[in-house]
Amino acid sequence: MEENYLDKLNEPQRLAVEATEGPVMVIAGAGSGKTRVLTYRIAHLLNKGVDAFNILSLTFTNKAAREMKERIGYVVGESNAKSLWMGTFHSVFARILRVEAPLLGYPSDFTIYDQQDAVSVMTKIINEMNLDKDIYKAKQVLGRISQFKNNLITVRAYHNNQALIEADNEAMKPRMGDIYRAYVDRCFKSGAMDFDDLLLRTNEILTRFPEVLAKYQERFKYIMVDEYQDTNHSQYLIVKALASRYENLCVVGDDAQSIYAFRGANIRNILSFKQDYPDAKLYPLEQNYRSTQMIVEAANQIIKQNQDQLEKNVWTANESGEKIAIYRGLSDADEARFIASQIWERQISEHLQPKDFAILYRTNAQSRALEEALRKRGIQYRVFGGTSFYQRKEIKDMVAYMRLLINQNDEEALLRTINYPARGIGQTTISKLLVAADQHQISLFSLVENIAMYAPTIGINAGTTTKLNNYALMIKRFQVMLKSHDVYEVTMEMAKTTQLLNALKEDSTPEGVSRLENVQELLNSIQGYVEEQQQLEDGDASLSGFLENIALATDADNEEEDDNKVNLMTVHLAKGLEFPIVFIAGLEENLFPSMMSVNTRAELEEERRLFYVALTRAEKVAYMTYSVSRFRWGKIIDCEPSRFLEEIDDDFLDWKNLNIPVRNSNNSGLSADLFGDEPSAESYKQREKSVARPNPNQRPSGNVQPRPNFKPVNQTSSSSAGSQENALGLKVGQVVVHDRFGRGVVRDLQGEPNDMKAIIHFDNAGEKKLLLNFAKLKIIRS
DNA sequence: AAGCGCTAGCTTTTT
DNA sequence: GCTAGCGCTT
Repeated sequence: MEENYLDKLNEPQRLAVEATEGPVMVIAGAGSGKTRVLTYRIAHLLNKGVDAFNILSLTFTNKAAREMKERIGYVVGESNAKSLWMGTFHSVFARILRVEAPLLGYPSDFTIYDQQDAVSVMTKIINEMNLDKDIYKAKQVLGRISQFKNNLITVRAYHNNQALIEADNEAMKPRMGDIYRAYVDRCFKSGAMDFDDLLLRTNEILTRFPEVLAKYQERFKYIMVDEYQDTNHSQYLIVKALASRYENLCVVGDDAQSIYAFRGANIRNILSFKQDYPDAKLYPLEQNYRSTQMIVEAANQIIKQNQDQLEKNVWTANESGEKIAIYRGLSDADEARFIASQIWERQISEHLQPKDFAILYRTNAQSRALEEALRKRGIQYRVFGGTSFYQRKEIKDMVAYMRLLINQNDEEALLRTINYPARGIGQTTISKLLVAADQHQISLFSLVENIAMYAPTIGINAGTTTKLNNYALMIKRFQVMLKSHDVYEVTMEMAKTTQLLNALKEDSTPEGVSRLENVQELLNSIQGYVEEQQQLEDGDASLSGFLENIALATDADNEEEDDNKVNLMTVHLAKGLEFPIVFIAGLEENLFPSMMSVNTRAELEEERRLFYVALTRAEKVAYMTYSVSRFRWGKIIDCEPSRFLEEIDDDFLDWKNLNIPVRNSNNSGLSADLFGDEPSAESYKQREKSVARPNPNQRPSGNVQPRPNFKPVNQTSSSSAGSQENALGLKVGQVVVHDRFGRGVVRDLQGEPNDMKAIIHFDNAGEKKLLLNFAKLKIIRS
C-alpha cells in the first residue's frame, strides 16, 4: 500500500480528500487534478476503514470508472478496491434495477432499448395512430418524451399538466400525450426500458418504496459524483434521495465545462449546491497542471465571455508554451492535409507518438476528410464515436437474437429476427400477427409460439404456420441450451443454425466482408467476456450481463490494446481526456458554433463552453483550423471563420497562413487572392472587424469586439451578386424560384435577421419552411 | 415475398 | 454523401 499519498496533493486537493464527512463540493477548473482528488479521496476513505461496499462513485464513462478503480487499487490494494460501486449513472442503476425492477412489474431481465430501438418503436406507433410523420417526427417526439422523463413527468402527470398540453397544442402536436402513453405502454409490454427509464424508474422505486430507499441509503454511506455539472434533474433527484440519510456526498465538477444541456443536464444543480446543502464545504481547485500558460490564459479569456459562470481563476505554473496556431484551409481536404502534415512533422521533430495527438471536431461527419488525409500520409488513427460497432446492422441482428433469448417479450428483437435471415415470413404475415397479438392481449412471441392454435382465425396458411412454428421452436431450443452451455457456445450455435454467418459469407463485396468480420469480432468479444467473467470471483458471465454491458457501453469506452494511434473524436467525447497536442478543426460559423445553437444566449454559451473544453484538452500545443469551403450535404458550401476565433486575443495566436479570402467586399466568394500575396493578420482582422455585424446574441456591454459581418454569405456561391441582400430583403408576396421546388410565393418570414426562415408556397411542392441562409432562392417578381 | 433502384431529408453533440 | 423508406418488378 502506498503510504504517503496525501503528500502528493496540493493544499486544496488535500483538504478535499480529507473532508470525508458531510456534503462537499469541489469546483475543479480544467486540468486541476480532479480525477486525482476523487481517486485519493476514495483511497483515503478505504484507508480510514470505510468498507468499499459502502462507497458509490458515479463517473461519466465506464472507462473512467475502470481507470479510477485501477488507480485506487495501486494505493490501497486491488482486493480492497474490487467491491467498490463505480460506473455511470446508467450502468449503476441498471444493475440496481435488475434487482428492484420487479417491484414495478418489469422482469429482472428487462431489455435496454437504445436510441435506434426507441426510434423504431416510435415510428411504428406514429404509423399505427395514423399521424402525419412529418409533423410527428419520431426523433423529435422522443426528444420531447425524454424531457418529460428526465423531469419525472409521467404519463399521468403530463395529462394533468395544462401548460405542457397547451405547449404541445401550440406546437401542432395535440396527440403528444397519447403518443407518450402508447410509447410507455409498448416499452412496458416489451419488458424494456430506454435510457431515460433507467433513471426514471429508479426514482420511482426510491419514492414509492421507502424500505428500498432505506436499504440503499444504508448501503451507500459515501457518495461521489463526478462531472456534476452534467447531471440532469432525474439524476440529481436520485443522488439527493440516496444521500439524504448520511449526507456524505461529494460532488465534483466545473460549471465552465457543462456541455450536455441539450440532453437535459441542468447547470443549476451545481450552481445551487450550496442552497441544497447549506453546510457544504467548498473547495475550488484552480491550479492547472495540464497545460501551458498560453493555453490556460487563452481558455480563461474565452470563458470569461460567458455570463453564466462561477467566479474562478485558473492559473498554471507550467511553462509559457507556444502560441495557438491558426490555419485557414481552402477546403476541408486542405484543412485535413495541413493537420496531417503537422502531425507528421511534429512526430519527427519532437519525438512524439501518434497517440500524443488528438483531432477534435464538432460533428462526427467531419472525420471523413481527416481520415482520408491521415491515410494518405500513412498515419495510424482511430475514430471514436460515430456509428459505433453495436449500431451496425449485422451486429444489431445478432444481438437481437440474443436479446430475444433473455426476454421473449422484446418485440423489437422479435420483429428484427423473425425474417432475418429470410425464412419466408413477410410483411403481410407480420401485420396479421401484430393485430392478433393486440386483440388477444398476448405478446407477439406467445402468439407465434402457439400459432397452430390461432392460425385459422388469423388467416395464416399451413405453410406459413409451419415456418412460424419452426422459428419459435428454434428460439426455445436456444433458451434451453442456455441453461447448460455458456453464452459463447450458445451464440456460436445460434449464428450457425440461423444461417446468419452463411448469409454473410456469401456476400463477397468489401462491405460484406467487413460485415462478416464484424460478426466474428462480436463472437470473439463474447468469448472474451465469458472467459473474463468466469475468472472473476463475483463475475457475471450471463447473457443478460453481456447485453447490459454492450447496451450501456459509451463511445469513449471501447479501447483497443496497443492503440498508439492519432485520436479523432468529437469535443463531447474528449471531455475528461488530455493530449500533448490538440487540433480543433472546423472552427466555422454554423459548424462551431453549430447552426442550431446560435439562437439564444444560453445555447451560444454552451457552445462556448464546448470550445473551452476543446482547448483545455491540450497539454503542450493547440492548433485551431477552419476552412473557407467545405463539403456538407454532398455539396460544397462557403464557410466563415467562427466567431470564437475572434474572441481570442491576438497575443495568444500565431496565424500560420494568411492568404485570406476577400469577404464582404464583393461578390466573388472564394478564389480572388488565394494565390496572391498574403496579407498580414492585422489587415485580415481589421478588414473583418471593420464591418459591423448585427448580432442579437452579443452581450450588450463588456470588452468584446463588435462582431464582424460574418454570417449570411449564401450557400450558393453561384447565386451571384448580393445574395445576402436577396436573403434578407425577401418580402412576403414575392415570387421566387427554388432550384428543387420550383416557383413559389413567399407567405411568411420568421426568426432572427441572421436566422430567418421563410414559409413559401410552391406551385408544385406545396408549402415549405426554408432557412434563408441555406435556401437557394432567386427572386423573380417583387 | 424479395430485391432493386429511386428520392427525400438530413447532422449538432450522447447515456 | 448517406440511409431509410417507398414503389415497382420478378
